[in-house]
Amino acid sequence: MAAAAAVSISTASKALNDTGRMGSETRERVKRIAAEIGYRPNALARGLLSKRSFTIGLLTNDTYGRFTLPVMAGISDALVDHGVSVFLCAIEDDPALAQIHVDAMLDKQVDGIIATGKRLDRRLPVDLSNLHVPVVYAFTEGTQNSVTFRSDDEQGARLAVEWLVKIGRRRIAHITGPEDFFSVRERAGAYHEVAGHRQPVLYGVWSESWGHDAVEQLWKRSGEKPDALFCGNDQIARGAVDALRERGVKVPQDVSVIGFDNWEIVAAQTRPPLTTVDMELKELGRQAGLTVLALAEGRPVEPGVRKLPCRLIVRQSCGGEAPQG
Amino acid sequence: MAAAAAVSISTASKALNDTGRMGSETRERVKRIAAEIGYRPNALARGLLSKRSFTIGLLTNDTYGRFTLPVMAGISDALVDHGVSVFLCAIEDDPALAQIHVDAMLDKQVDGIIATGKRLDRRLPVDLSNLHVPVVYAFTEGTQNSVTFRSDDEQGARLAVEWLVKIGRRRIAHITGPEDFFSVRERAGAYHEVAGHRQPVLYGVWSESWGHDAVEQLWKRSGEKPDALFCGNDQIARGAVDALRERGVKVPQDVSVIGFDNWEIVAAQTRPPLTTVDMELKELGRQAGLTVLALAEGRPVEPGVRKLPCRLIVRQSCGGEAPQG
DNA sequence: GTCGCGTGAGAAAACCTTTTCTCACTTGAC
DNA sequence: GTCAAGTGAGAAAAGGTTTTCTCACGCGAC
Repeated sequence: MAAAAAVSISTASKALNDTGRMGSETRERVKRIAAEIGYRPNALARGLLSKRSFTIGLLTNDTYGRFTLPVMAGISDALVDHGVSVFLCAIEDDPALAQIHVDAMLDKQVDGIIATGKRLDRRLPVDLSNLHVPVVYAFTEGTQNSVTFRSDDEQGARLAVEWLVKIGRRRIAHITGPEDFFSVRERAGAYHEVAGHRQPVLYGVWSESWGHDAVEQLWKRSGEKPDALFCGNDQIARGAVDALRERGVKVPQDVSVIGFDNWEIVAAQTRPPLTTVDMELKELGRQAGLTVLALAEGRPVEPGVRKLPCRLIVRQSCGGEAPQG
Repeated sequence: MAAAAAVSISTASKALNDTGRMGSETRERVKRIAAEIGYRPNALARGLLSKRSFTIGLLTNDTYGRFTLPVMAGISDALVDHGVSVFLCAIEDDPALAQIHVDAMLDKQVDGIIATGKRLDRRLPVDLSNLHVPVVYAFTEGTQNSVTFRSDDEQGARLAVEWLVKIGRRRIAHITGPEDFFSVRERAGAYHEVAGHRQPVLYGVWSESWGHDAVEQLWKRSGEKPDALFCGNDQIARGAVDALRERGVKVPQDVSVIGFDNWEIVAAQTRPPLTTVDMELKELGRQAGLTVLALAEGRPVEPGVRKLPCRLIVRQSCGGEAPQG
């Protein structure tokens, strides 16, 4: 302990924390010596007393990290300068494993828990509703009276379709994922509102091959072909672009293609690189982090669902200009 | 505290830990009551005394999680039933941020640190050599006398090229990443040994477009074309497959293509799905986790570099049979 | 009947901080 | 010169657990 090195005992604490009464000379001397010997207080001991461990748990159900990593980056970013560290626990859809991780986190006195998933309309396979620590949900369904952060898929879809309209496209088709996903229905709804209710929606799965197949289906139909495709994610968009190229249809000259997710490794590697909708997951993580911190500190937080706006990322798969913004 | 609920004070501790002397009746009663009230000991208090926090830190420099996530999964998998939780700290190549995270971890009395990167021949931008906690390196360059886990790229490359030879390919080209990567040179060396020293190696970057371009280069050359491509990663392989398809060259009938990494989202979505080399990163993580735990518990661990064997994942981009294994 | 030993269970210290309380000493005022 | 107020710094408690030590009691043996 620094006390021994310097002179006194608990005076050191007061010196280092700028609390208590003492001579400024003593205070400075203690601080200097502490710095010299590289003294760092034991966070365990501190946490034991203060009931704050400066630790939170991130529970995730997303194996590939498609959503977790950006969210995690945002959380970490927001909390690192508050001295908070993050336990990452991947639960792989296993309720028993989830419970083990939750118990371990609680044992370690986390100040709060952030639960993330890979879809908005599914709960994690573990009940977090009656914990004695605050829980914030991000990109997964929360419980009554909880705080939940999610992307505004409706606004994101609107952004995409409006962009297609703005650059002059009129026959816009929507190739998307399974209809039982809430976000799929939300995006499809917004799409219909902007593009018109008679425009076709093709529901399928979240894969490139589905994007490929869907284009086959569309182009086999009689009548006018679409001049734009709004795809439910970047993988579908990529499959669609590939199918179009194979058919000799030029992207973006003949058909504009727009994706969703801005998953860089897919969107940026597609030829041409995909214009797409970014869900701002890092910002979502940041806000979730700050919120769980606020709750941990007892500050009041309005419960409810917070929808964060999406952002359009313009690359080359649509043609058109970069947006004015 | 359970003590109050039951009867005694520190007797509870002995009962729950099966230590000390006491009547078996008392012991059972305390255990039963503890279970009833859902008592769980405070890990902070326990850690304060035992000098073991049952917590380790994972320091990563890999933004996209390509390597970190599987490694993390392995670590977590190995340590969860030892009651150890993992702090994930992404340092984004920023030395200052790295230092902050390391300090935070040390303050929180982590039992050890695992450092991971995205290439074998680079160090993390922070010095971990003189910490008072054990450090294990995984997929990044370690320090003198440290324990480092890495994949055996030479063996992996050999696996790939031998497979191509086995299925009858003779004119095997190697399209790979930048030559300054140690693993690139290692793989190229193994490739030359198996395929022959006059076979061409094309060094480039880790992108699909490079794979695409490289095929263009190869097919523009005069003389016989390759009948197989050994690619430095799955992205390059995917670009190569795309380029071949555009040229009307059939994969795998005319040309076998093999990748490296087994990055599912790339390898499995390619048409045809890629045969590739898996670096067994999860196993690597598991071993790193167990090793840091052993070091934390004072068990002796031989320092040095441990190369873990890669595994061939046979899909459809090469033709041939599934391996006998 | 007394001594000793074994057994069950509680008391106390330790882990490292922070915070509150107390005490001694100085200084200023009357 | 005495008293009050103020100032600097150490003592002590608290936080929850584990571990070691101590104590009281009962029983068997002489």
